[in-house]
Amino acid sequence: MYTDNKITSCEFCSRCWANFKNLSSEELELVNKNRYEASFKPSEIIIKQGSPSSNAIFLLSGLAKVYMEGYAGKNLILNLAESKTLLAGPGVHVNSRYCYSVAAITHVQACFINFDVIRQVISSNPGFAAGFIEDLSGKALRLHQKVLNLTQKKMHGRLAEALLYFSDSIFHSDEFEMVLSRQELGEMTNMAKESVVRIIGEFENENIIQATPRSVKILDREKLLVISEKG
Amino acid sequence: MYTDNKITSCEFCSRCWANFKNLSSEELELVNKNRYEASFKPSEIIIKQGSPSSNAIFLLSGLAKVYMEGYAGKNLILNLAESKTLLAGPGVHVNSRYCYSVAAITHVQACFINFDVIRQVISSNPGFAAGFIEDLSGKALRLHQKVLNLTQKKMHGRLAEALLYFSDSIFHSDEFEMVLSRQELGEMTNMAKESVVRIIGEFENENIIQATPRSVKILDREKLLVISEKG
DNA sequence: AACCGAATATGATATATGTCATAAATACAG
DNA sequence: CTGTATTTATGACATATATCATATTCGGTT
Repeated sequence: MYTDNKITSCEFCSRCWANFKNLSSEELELVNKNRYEASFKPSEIIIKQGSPSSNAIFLLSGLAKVYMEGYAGKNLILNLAESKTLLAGPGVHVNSRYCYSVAAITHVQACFINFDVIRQVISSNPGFAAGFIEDLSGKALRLHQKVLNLTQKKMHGRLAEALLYFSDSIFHSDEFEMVLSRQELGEMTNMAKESVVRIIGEFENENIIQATPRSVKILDREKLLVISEKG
Repeated sequence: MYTDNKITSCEFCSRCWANFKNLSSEELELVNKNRYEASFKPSEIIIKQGSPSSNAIFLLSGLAKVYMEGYAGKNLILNLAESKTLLAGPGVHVNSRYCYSVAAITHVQACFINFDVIRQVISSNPGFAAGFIEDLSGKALRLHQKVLNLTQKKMHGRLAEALLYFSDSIFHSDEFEMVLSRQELGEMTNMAKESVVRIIGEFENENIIQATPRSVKILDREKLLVISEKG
């Protein structure tokens, strides 16, 4: 059972988007007044691709997967999102539609703030606007990198890279819980689930990792890095 | 021989970035004072991936290719850029590096404006900041779409989509000059140049297009659309 | 404990696509 | 005009990767 510690006010929230530090007390109060919290159980959908993007959504706790629904029902997982993350997607500023879906992996708490309020603060606070641009840019930059990974590396390189992503960016440890199924790992690296299984097996045989369906331990980070870079 | 009509002032420039319409006369003057024009011959590099991104670069005339230099010297052409386009890339706001390269296809005129000036105007003019966010977002959105295209469609679909891109977004005609070589078309659709040649041949046999090495005419747009969508 | 559906694992096979070799066409410099 | 380099075109072959079939393990439920 989860006890979602409700946030009393944005002003004292330690789990909000880093860019909120650029706001004045009055601006924070404005945001706070237009704030709605919600929590999600594992596998519940937080954002649905294509739906109108009226709210900026901030993850307060938990882990979620960000994915695009592609052709013939095939998904592409772009990344995982954790607390302090703004979820919205570039569609917001173009056609007011979410361009990707987000689903909870663990229990997730999220904060919804209407985009009109966000836009208002953007236009009154240049520092916040700059922070917003940085956030957008950082995500775009990572996507540029991901395109290269997906198009130019072979399966082994893509999977190695995914494992390093979990280790470095999400769990900050060589040993971590594997929160995605083999199927989802495939959706993340653009390959069939059978190929994921096979290559994980190969990595185990070569003593690069130690894996169970729900856990991974990186034994030889050097080798994994080489595989990831050499494609 | 080209006669590059020099721009006398930003205020009366008809070939600049649309977002400049949000600037006041004083702001335009500031921009105008910190402006440098340059022109490029076909195949010359306008932006080099990885180099420090000190300037925002605006295309005034001509056509250029935007591409990432990937692993093992393999390029990925992201899109073509024409006049009124801001070239900079998200790296500018993250690590001050260009995350892609840009090379002239035709003769190109460009305007260089130091990013300090742009940032100054962003922070003093909310409308301009919003326009900037829109530009960034639009590019990110198209990249999201491109990832799906490249990862989930087969060769025929990707090539069909590229041909439609030229027709719809660049030349606005069913008949257009093919400004890229077969090799470059491959870099754009992530396939070998031989495959490009073969599939263009198939499209010709099926009377979908009529092609020479330097020109394309779309004969059956419907079929091309279906191929592009069905992957 | 026994069952059931789902996820994982493994092998056989099919297919898309790249690579290599070579010929034909084209652009181009002298 | 002529020879040379580059691009385009085509065929034979190699390989990465998906698909399909089937076994096995696992998590949860009665």
